[in-house]
Parts: sequence; C-alpha cells; structure tokens
Amino acid sequence: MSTRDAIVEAADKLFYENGFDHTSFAHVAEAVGISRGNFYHHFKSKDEILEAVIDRRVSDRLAMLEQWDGVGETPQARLECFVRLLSTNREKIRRHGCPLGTLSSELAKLDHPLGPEAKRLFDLFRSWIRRQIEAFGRIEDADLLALQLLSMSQGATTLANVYPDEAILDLEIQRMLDWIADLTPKPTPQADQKEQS
Amino acid sequence: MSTRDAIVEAADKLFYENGFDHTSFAHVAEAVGISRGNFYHHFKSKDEILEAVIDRRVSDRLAMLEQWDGVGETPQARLECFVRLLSTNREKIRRHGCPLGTLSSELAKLDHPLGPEAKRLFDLFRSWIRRQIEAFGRIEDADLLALQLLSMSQGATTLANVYPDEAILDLEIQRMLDWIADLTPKPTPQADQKEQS
DNA sequence: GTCTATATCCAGATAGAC
DNA sequence: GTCTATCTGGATATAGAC
Repeated sequence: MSTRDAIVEAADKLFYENGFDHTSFAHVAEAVGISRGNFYHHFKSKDEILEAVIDRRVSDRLAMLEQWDGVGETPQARLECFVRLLSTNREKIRRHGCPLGTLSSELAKLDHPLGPEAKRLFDLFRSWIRRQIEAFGRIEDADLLALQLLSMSQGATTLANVYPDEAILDLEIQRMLDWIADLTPKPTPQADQKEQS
Repeated sequence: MSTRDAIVEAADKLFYENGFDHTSFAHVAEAVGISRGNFYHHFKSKDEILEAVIDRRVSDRLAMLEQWDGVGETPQARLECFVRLLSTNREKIRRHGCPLGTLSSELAKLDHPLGPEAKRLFDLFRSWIRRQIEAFGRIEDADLLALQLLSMSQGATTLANVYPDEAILDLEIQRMLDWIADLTPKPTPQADQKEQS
C-alpha cells in the first residue's frame, strides 16, 4: 500500500474516533509510522487530507451499496442490510457515533468549506434507500420514506452514543426492522380511505 | 449581570455555534468585551467554563420543563411543547444542530472527562417525557417510549443540519406530533387510523 | 520519498501592575 | 476585578539535506 493510502486510511480512522479538528498530524504520523514533514509531499494541507478521507468514505460506501444490490431477492432483504450495518458496528457506534452524522455535524460547527462534501455521503444512502422503496411500488413518497429511515438511524446512533451502556441501539434496530416490514405492500384488511381512482 | 455570568452566557452560545474545542478564549473574550487574562480570575481552566456551561444548560432546561408542567390539561399538550421547541428553534437547529446532541457527540469524540455530565441534559428530558407518558397510564414502557421520542428528535435535528435547505425538520416534527397523538388511549378502536396508506 | 530542523501562529495558562 | 505582558506547548506548514 502506498504511503498516501496509508495516511488516508489512518486519518479516516482517527477523524472518526477523535474528530477532524482534534486530530493532529502528529497523531496520524504516529499511526502511520512516518514523520510529520512527510505529509506535505502527499498533501498540500490538512483540508486536502480531509477531502481524500471523504472521497475514501464515499467510494467505500458506494462499493458496499453496490454489493447490497446483489443481496437477497426482495428490496426488504436489501434494506435490512442497512440496518444490519448498525448492528455489526454497534461497539464503534456506541463509542464514536455514526461516521457520517458526526463528521457532518463537526464540519457544520467548524463552518468548514468541505461541509457540503460530507453531505454526499448522506445522498449516497438516501438515494439507495429510495430506490429500494421504489421497488416496493411506492414511487411518490419513496424519498420521504428514505429520509425517515435515515432519520431513524441518526437518532439511534446518537442515543447509543449518549447511553452506551444501555441496549438502546438494539431496540432502535428492531424498530427499524419493523418499519421496513411494514413497508411491504399487503392487502388492507380493514377499511381504508384512500387509493383514489 | 456579573462578568462571570457574561462569560458563561457567551461561552454557551459559542460552544453551541462553533463547538467547544474550536472555541478559544479569544473568541469568548471578544464576545464579552474583556481581556483574555481576566478569565482566570473567574475560572481556573477551560474545562471549568465547560462545566459552568453545562450547569447553565441544565438549570435552563430544568426551568423550561417545570414551566411546561403547568401547560395545558393533558400530557399530550405538554409533550407537544417538546416538539414545538424544535419548531421554534428551527433556524438554529439547521445551522448548528441540537445543543444537547452535538455537545454530547463532541465530548465523546474528545474523550472528555465531562462527557458524562452532558448526559445529564438528556436524562432531564428523558425522565420528563417518561413522566408525561406515564400520565397516559403506560407505566411499563414509558421509559422506552421516552427514548423513542428522544431518538426521533435527534434524528430530526441531525438530518435538518445535513439538509438545511429542505423542509425535513417540519416533516419530522409532524411525525412526532402524530406519534404523540397515537399515544393517547383511545376507547374506540374504530377511531384508530394510522398512516400506513 | 522521507527525513530533520525550523518558521509561524495561536492555543491555554500565569504573573504581576493598577 | 481587570488589565498587559509573557510563558509554554502544540498546531499547521515550510525549507532543505539525504
């Protein structure tokens, strides 16, 4: 692996664990095993490293979403991949929150020019979830429902970070799974007022 | 107002807008109109200012919750005060997120010793919401439902911060109001119409 | 490409005059 | 109680040797 990639990988991890602003070159240098001065052969500034980290996260998540596209037979099974991600990473989430949400929040507070770039990560999930929901046939409100699932995941990860010692994340995960199950089109047993035409 | 109070007030605002770590004494000094050196007559360290800011937020929210206790006739009306708070502060939320959630997230990333103190702010709302729900007669799951409402508010504020230009916060607020309405014990199951469309 | 050495700046914190 | 002046450390960033 190239030194550049090693820097981006270590910075990605440290930005997540300790925050972008709080992470210094000294921290990254120690993690990679190089000297501080060496950074500037690969990056002109700290912001350039942040940009590379965001790009790395984008391509990483993009690859993951494309892999999920090949999972299961139903959009429900694919949406469950998203929820399962929270379960798999529960320990990290409890300690450091959501890698997307916390970065976005921090850059917003710093009024950082790359804040809008972090939004791309959310857009990635937003549109992928929307496509799954559209596969249910719910075209009109697919985007709103996608935002709803994203909102649930952000609420779950934030609370799990506040109360790391409680089983809150698992409860929220179950709520999300139930929500996905309720998305499935089913014959309406009780009187339903709607379905115009 | 004493200089000490002025410092805490300005620090509270700046910590919220720009983050605790990123806010320097120079920023606070300029906002208050005093010199940097004067801080140390009132506080021994920056962490002491943070502690005072958290105490201020706690007593501030406590007073607000006590005021809400006198609002309306039903627990539903009181819970709506909580949701209305998001609506009233929508512009600040879009720009800086939730004052509780973002502080808690930042202190977790910094591994700051006062991180657990920030949790007190969540506990305040958690127990207040729980009491309102218990007033509905739902004793067993009141705490879980309180966490659910807190989770919704955190998801809503985080997404509103990510997508400040969209009307996402208002949609989430409506979802929360619907959720509160569904909490109300209903005599006739016929009147139950959920939005499963 | 990687290193050491250093420049520059700004942070938190201190000392002491008034 | 407030100020100015200063200490000290750590941050980003640069220069130049190897």
